[in-house]
Amino acid sequence: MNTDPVALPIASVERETGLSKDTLRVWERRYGFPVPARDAKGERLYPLGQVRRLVQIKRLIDRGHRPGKLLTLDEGALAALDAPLDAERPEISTRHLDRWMHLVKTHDHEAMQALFRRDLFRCGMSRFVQDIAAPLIARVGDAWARNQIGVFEEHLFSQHLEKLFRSALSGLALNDGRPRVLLTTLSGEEHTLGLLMVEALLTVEDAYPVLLGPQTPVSEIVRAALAKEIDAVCLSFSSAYPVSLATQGVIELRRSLPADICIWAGGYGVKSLRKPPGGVCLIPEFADLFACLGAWRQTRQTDPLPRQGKHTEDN
Amino acid sequence: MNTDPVALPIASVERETGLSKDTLRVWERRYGFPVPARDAKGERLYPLGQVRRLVQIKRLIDRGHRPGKLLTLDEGALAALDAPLDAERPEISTRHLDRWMHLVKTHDHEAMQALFRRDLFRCGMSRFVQDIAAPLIARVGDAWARNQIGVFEEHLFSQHLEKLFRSALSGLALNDGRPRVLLTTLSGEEHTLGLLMVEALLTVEDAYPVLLGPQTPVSEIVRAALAKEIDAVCLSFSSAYPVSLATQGVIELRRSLPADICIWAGGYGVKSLRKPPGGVCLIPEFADLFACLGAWRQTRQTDPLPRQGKHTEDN
DNA sequence: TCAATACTTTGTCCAAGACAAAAATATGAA
DNA sequence: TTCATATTTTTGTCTTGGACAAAGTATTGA
Repeated sequence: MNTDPVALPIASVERETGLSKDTLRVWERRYGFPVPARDAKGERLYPLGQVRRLVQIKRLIDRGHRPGKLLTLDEGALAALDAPLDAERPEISTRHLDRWMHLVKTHDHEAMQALFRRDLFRCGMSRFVQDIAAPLIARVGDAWARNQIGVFEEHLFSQHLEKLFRSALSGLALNDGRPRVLLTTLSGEEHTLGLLMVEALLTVEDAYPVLLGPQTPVSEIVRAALAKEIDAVCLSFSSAYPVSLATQGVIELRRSLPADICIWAGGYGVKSLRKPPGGVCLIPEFADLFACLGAWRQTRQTDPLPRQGKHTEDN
Repeated sequence: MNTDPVALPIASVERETGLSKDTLRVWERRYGFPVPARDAKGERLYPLGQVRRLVQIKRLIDRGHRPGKLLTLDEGALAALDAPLDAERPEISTRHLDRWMHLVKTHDHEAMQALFRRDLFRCGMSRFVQDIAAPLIARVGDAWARNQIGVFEEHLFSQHLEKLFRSALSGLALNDGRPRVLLTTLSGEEHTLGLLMVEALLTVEDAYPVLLGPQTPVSEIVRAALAKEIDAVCLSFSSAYPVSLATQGVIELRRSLPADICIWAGGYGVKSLRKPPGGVCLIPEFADLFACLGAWRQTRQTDPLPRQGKHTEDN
């Protein structure tokens, strides 16, 4: 009686791919792909194959390709574009990540937990996040998108990673460092793992993170920032979050927030953004977080004049 | 200084209120509210006042009111609906809880964290959950529904409670106890705190909780239960979760799950259920969890034959 | 090489109609 | 009464094709 869905309605495809319903419909009209089947009601039903291809296309768009090109390509040409990235991606210990993926697929949570601890103590929080946790999350997300693992395996993995970070954090005393950074996501973005990783990094870097949890409306972020005397607001966007919503939300936040409070926007969701909205720092990789942190400390801890200013600002 | 936006485009309103663009447009067409202004392009611009009212309406809908009624009401009648939730709540040991609520309202998270720890060590996990955490969550939820506190205060409170439970749990070794209980919620139910509290209680009671996180589809719950050799599946329902969805989901789960795996359904969301669907235990209060646990152990811990008497070796 | 211009691509918005799932209400039986 | 079933209303999501501006690309001129 198990109902394996062979095709998804448009709302599900929107969620799975991060492409808006409008975009899906206009692509069909303009480029002739995707061409979903229709149910009795005349509504679109996207076969899983097309959904997978859409995910692949979305990934390529985020990497800088243009939709008009991609959508006219056939299966093979698409795969050809997908491959060369693998070569350039720094293959940090693929072997080790493979071992991890095996544990995820076999949902062996005891072994997972043990390996988490071992890896964390072996390479330290900062390297653990950048070299293991972040790429692993990406791979698990990928595997899920390709239907190689189920919801259950993904959930179990997330929960154990979350457990690890939280227990690591509970062992760290929080001293009154600077900057004070508010961590949250905009409404609609549910993923908390990114925030937890940032919290961990900030803690070991002697900053003062304030974790607000996911899905805070802009107006409430502003209230929180003022009440807790925040220096910077850090937002996290997963790859599924619509880019347009992200940029619009960030711009709105920038408008509503005092100019002396920085905005840092991170996560896979901002990788596709070429140029940041004015007054916002992009953090596509965790390494960039350290850059932001350093920049903030330099401008605030020394005098307020910007060092590398091109213009002679004081006349 | 910075131009305070006096009106928001439809995408922003979707993000802030959680109402889809389609819904916003169809409400305007059907009920005559909201009536946004238009920009030069003819696109909707929602004044902040209307956005606030939409947020209020959404909250009332989540509480069970119907859109058709709410949208024809004026300002005053709407506010009147926001108040009268008072009478029905039992007021337990209010003095201490009042102190708590004060911390929540002043969002003093350092003091919150400290008081959490103190209370937990003073009265032990089991009493802490039943006498402090659970009623406090109810009161905070209430206060939020009545607009006495904002999203920001509610988020901060939840995060710190979660942090507390997770750090307490990370200190407890998990031994191979029985029953093995799978903890999760059905799709649509996002709240994790209930699961964490159950995890804490089960751990101190020498059971073996497997936390799967929120929003698992029924079919995946079944997969997980079989793979992890689960004895009981425990679901949590917050008060916001529609009762009909809850019963339907539970019934479906009961159908798909082997008969020897128990189903325990807990949380505020099941309090209104008079009679449980066949083969399902209801846990409206945390105290009932202990009853379920005891019952399971009595039937299973002796040998597989349904023998009522205790073993002689104990006496 | 760089900046300003003109052209192309692309995502979002709009309108009004349609329909089924959910909720409320009515009806009948134990 | 209380429960189960049928009927009506409510309500959110999906449909179509057209329009438009912002972002991206190509072209031009210094």
